[in-house]
Amino acid sequence: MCIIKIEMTLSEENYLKSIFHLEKKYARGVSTNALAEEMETKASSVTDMIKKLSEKNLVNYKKYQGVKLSEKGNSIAVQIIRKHRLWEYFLVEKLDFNWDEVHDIAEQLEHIKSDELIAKLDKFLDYPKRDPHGDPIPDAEGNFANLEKKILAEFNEGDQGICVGVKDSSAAFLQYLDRNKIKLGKSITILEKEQFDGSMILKMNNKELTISKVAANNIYLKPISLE
Amino acid sequence: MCIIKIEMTLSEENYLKSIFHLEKKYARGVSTNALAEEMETKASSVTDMIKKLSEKNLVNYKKYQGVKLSEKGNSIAVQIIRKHRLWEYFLVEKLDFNWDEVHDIAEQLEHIKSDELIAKLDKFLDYPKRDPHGDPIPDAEGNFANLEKKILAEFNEGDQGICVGVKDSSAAFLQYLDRNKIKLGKSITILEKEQFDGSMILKMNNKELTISKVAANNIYLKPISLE
DNA sequence: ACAAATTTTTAGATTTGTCTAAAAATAATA
DNA sequence: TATTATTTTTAGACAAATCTAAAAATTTGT
Ligand SMILES: [Mn+2]
Ligand SMILES: [Mn+2]
Ligand SMILES: [Mn+2]
Ligand SMILES: [Mn+2]
Repeated sequence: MCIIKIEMTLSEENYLKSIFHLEKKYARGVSTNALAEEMETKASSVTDMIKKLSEKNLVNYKKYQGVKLSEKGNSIAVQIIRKHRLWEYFLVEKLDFNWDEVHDIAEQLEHIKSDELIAKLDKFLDYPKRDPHGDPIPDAEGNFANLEKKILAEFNEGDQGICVGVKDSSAAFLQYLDRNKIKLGKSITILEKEQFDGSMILKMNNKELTISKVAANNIYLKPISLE
Repeated sequence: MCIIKIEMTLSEENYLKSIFHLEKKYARGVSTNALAEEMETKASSVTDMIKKLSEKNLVNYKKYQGVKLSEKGNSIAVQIIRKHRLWEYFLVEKLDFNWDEVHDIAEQLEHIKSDELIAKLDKFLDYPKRDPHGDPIPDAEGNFANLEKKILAEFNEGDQGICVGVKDSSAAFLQYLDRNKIKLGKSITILEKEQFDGSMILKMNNKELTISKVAANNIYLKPISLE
């Protein structure tokens, strides 16, 4: 219900977005150092920015206690994520980019300021629910449609699922998936799970494929109940 | 043939673009004040920036003599204009914006850095030659396809032409054109030209329409020879 | 050509976001 | 608990882009 638009710099927006993502991991408050690492900057710069965001009531901050997003800060962060993911979807679906090429461009596009633009883009794309990496695209009100998904590494022999997302969306990992023909939507059955190193033998595309635990830890499947 | 990419700030890019546009009017060099007015800033700020651009060999500058773009500066300016106009075309043709709503958004989008993005956008749009205001979109090599066009005010009674562009693309003027059903592509015949104030009576859409000299000075027609 | 008006440049200050180095607070360990 | 190690904050500096006020150069008008 906040009609008043707050002037946000590119830097402030990126901080809010990083805090949002880190809150998933550090529920009791995001530490200065964690944020510094995520933002690839120095802790002192983070402290400066946190003070500024706190001044604007976008985060709750007490010295030495880490930060959490305020309600307002959270809703701004969600809108930036919405823009990021809509642009990623556009780049892949309309401009024919590969899923490993879109992140850096979306990092720029997410800061374009125009509500009308994002509303019209959303309509043009026919209101997509997930970005090219399987991440949910929040709607205009900031609601995430969350799909049931589990990390592949946690599945057991005989389990089956559909690939619905990736945890690591680095170009290197996405290219690895491409080389192994692993795509969103593919049906995967776990044939074997090696106790020694956690590697897995999968059946996909009617072929067998072995992947490491590291890889399995970065792929999300939607479980299929086999009756 | 310049493979080396120069790091350009948003501000530098906007200066180059403004100099490019002003060079049309001030062929012997763009004055500090003209640039200050165009950029809506102070002359002293302009001097500072000109020195910086000159340092980078993007403009030729001698104190008190005004600036001209260097070859490199010109080609960067053209690429920014290309981006601006391609995005405007996208916004109107794909996202369904009206032609009076796109300029400010394109002002932001033109600074997104990715050659691949603009190449793919161009392809997606099927290599458009003109933006929604009739201005030419330079190709990847920076070549403008220039269409024959003349200011409506310079036409005479009996002359005929097709509306191909606007000189003023302010929202106010574009909305005036909308209200009077004047669109690109429309065929226009000059029925009368009032000597007293330069106003014109036009035939368009099989109806008569009177427009002021001010308006006629901001509309481009491609002349049709009547044999 | 000379004084007046205008344009342009310089000098110095400000804001934003960053940095390094040092101090202060907190956490870990013996 | 006392000492050490780590984290976080402060203090001070810097680069980019802007500003105001004043000085210098150029142009205009008589
Ligand atoms: Mn991304
Ligand atoms: Mn993504
Ligand atoms: Mn425009
Ligand atoms: Mn235009």
